[in-house]
Amino acid sequence: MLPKVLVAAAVRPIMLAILAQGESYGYQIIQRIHDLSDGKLAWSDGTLYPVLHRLEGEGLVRSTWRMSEAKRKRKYYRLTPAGQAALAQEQAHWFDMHAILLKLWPTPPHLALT
Amino acid sequence: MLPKVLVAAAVRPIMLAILAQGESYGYQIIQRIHDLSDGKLAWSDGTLYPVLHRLEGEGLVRSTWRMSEAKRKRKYYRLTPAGQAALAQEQAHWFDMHAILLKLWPTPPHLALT
DNA sequence: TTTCATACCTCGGACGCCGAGGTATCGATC
DNA sequence: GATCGATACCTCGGCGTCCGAGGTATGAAA
Repeated sequence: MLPKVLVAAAVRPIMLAILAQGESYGYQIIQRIHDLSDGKLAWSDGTLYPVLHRLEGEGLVRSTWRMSEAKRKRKYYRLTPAGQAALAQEQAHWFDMHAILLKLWPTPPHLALT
Repeated sequence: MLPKVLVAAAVRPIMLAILAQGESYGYQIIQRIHDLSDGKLAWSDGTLYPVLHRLEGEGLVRSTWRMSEAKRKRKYYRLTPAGQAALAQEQAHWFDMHAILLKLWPTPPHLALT
């Protein structure tokens, strides 16, 4: 289990990055993250929905209700231009921090996967 | 200014990594971090000391009072074996998350500095 | 009709940074 | 000898955040 603070730091960039690949909805996002991380990240919906609402409040994503083929109500989220910009910034911040950590860590070769 | 959550996520690994390079004390650690990050990280002592105390409470660092040449009281911290292990774990966690993010980000070459 | 998977939501506890505030000493300047 | 800035430590409280627990609703299958 990854530490909470680390998860907290990654929540926004991950969500924005997923939505940057195309619109999606809550339940699907949770599964995408689970698969993508080989189970290392298993977010509950109680984690996800507040984040989505916050992002929407900031104007970084926009949502629309639609129906699935199975006649289920789904709220689809997609990135706004502001969200695109925010993603780029989150990325830059992450790489900044990563660079700082690499300076401090005499990286063992087996961990040096870019 | 880097986001608070990202800073929060990096606080422990950075502190442990700095102390892994040799013992140090609060004020010096703040300056080391400032220099190391080219000013991107400017922690106040109100941030630092509680973290140090927590690490000590967990047995990851040990402290001893000593005098500087200028006759000032300083509390020197150094890593315990448990702290070494904790650092390795923090490192592993960070790289786990980094790998997940890289999967999501079609990395622009200019950001791909390992 | 019960169960399971899908699909959304909210609340409250717990945790952790960090600004603001406090104490104390040294060296230099006025 | 008084004031100032740098050094050096500390604590408290507000704020933001995850996330477990709780709630509602529908479709399909057993």
